[in-house]
Amino acid sequence: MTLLHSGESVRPNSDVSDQVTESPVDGKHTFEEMDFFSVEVSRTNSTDESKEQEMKDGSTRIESGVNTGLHLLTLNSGSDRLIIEQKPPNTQLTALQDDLERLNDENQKLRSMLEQITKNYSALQTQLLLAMQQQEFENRREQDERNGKSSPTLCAQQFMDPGPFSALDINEPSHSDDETRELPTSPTNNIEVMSKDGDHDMVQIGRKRPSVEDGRDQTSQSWGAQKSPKFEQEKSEEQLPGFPGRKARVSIRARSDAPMISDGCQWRKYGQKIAKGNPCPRAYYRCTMALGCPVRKQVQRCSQDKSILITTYEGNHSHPLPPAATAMANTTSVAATMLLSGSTTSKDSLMNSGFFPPFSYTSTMATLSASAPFPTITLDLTQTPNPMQFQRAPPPMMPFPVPLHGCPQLIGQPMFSTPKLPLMPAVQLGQRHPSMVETVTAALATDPNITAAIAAAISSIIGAPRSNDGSNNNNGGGNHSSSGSPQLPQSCTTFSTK
DNA sequence: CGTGTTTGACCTGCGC
DNA sequence: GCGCAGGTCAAACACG
Repeated sequence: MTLLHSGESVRPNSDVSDQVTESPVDGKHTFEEMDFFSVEVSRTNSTDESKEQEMKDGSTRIESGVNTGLHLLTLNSGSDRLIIEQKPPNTQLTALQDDLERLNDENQKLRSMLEQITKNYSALQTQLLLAMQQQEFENRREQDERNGKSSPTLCAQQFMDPGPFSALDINEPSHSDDETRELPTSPTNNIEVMSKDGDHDMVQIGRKRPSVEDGRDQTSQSWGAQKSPKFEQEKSEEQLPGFPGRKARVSIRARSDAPMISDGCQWRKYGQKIAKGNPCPRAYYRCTMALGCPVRKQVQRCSQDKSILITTYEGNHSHPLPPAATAMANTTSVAATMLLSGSTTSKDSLMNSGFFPPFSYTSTMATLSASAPFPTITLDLTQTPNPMQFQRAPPPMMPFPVPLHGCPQLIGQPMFSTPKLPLMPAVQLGQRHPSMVETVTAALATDPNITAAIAAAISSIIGAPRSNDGSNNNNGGGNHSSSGSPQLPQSCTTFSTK
């Protein structure tokens, strides 16, 4: 906060100003730093009441409107200054002290106002986020009903649901990224393709059946939409404004000795690959909770720390989810939403600027990778964030909290606080109030159970998964599950691949 | 026998 | 155009 600098011009000497910078935030007016003028202070105290009355009047004016700072100049310049100059030295000192006191008071008021505005802004942003998700869910339901499709196959709690942001375009990157310029298919084209397919439901691409031009055998209809990456990219609703033909991904890093984290879903392994730069094989899984569910995930151990399991989710579930999976879905959905709501340019620029160091699980809890083939948000649950970490995080480019649109990075922000707790406040407070908020969020983030429970609770509040409880039964038909919750029945287990 | 896993081959996108 | 790397397929295999 540099507001106090506004008062430096009237400070009688720089030594004093240095001490004044630590002005009380709690409203007390302690001026120990003015010992230099102890005599005058004691004398001024006698007139404090009258002065305070003036200040109160001034503060009333301030609170009645936004103090833009010009008011300060008005007060400090002009007639006041002339009066000061005509007074005797002692009186002049007193006047200066009064000015200083008044400025401090104004600074405190400005601070409180700024904090209040920040809080309001953050609350509004969070509400907007939730409202968009809910609206998207409603839209999907309406479209389902219109198309005569069985709505139970949809679930609002889905992984990475960029739909609302793509549709509403609230954050259409204003940049001229290379990726945008190289855009082979415009969003309009995507819509046309999808309309041609006879399925105008843009948000249900994952359930699409392969079209004729796909040229693929439709006996594998369950994965037909994924058989051709190109096909999928052209029609996926998860395409991002700044990432044509690309999906958002949410990558979760967690310490686990298990081969795969239990996220409540059921997965079937369909491939394994040794990725370059990592001796640990990367396993590819598909969701098997519903026929044709397009959700996939990759599981890979960190090359640097084998105990860290990196799970990357991609796609939207096309079926209801059990509560456990819903919690995870909510979490990843909001994380992806945060990712998608940002400008890729800012991401890149910030990354390149060094503001965000190269990916390092020890430095951040949530990082974004916009330069990757897929925009990916990495949520690191492997560390216990140190509150000091937030203080150390230098915000040279952002002296003020930056709106999410402008800087979507969840710096030091545990993912799980995003959908439930006031999101932006957590991010901002992480830099400005590095105490309780970080402590709480850190505690939450380090316990997936707590975060999942919070996610589930919030999801129930925002009213999405109506059919979750029943969905378990609807989807029933349990079988061997590679990772699913044991209590979960499973309905769609037959695959046409054989 | 049904289902899931393994694994080599294949496809696709991207950089040079 | 070529090579590389990521991603996917599908036959072979394992398991209950």
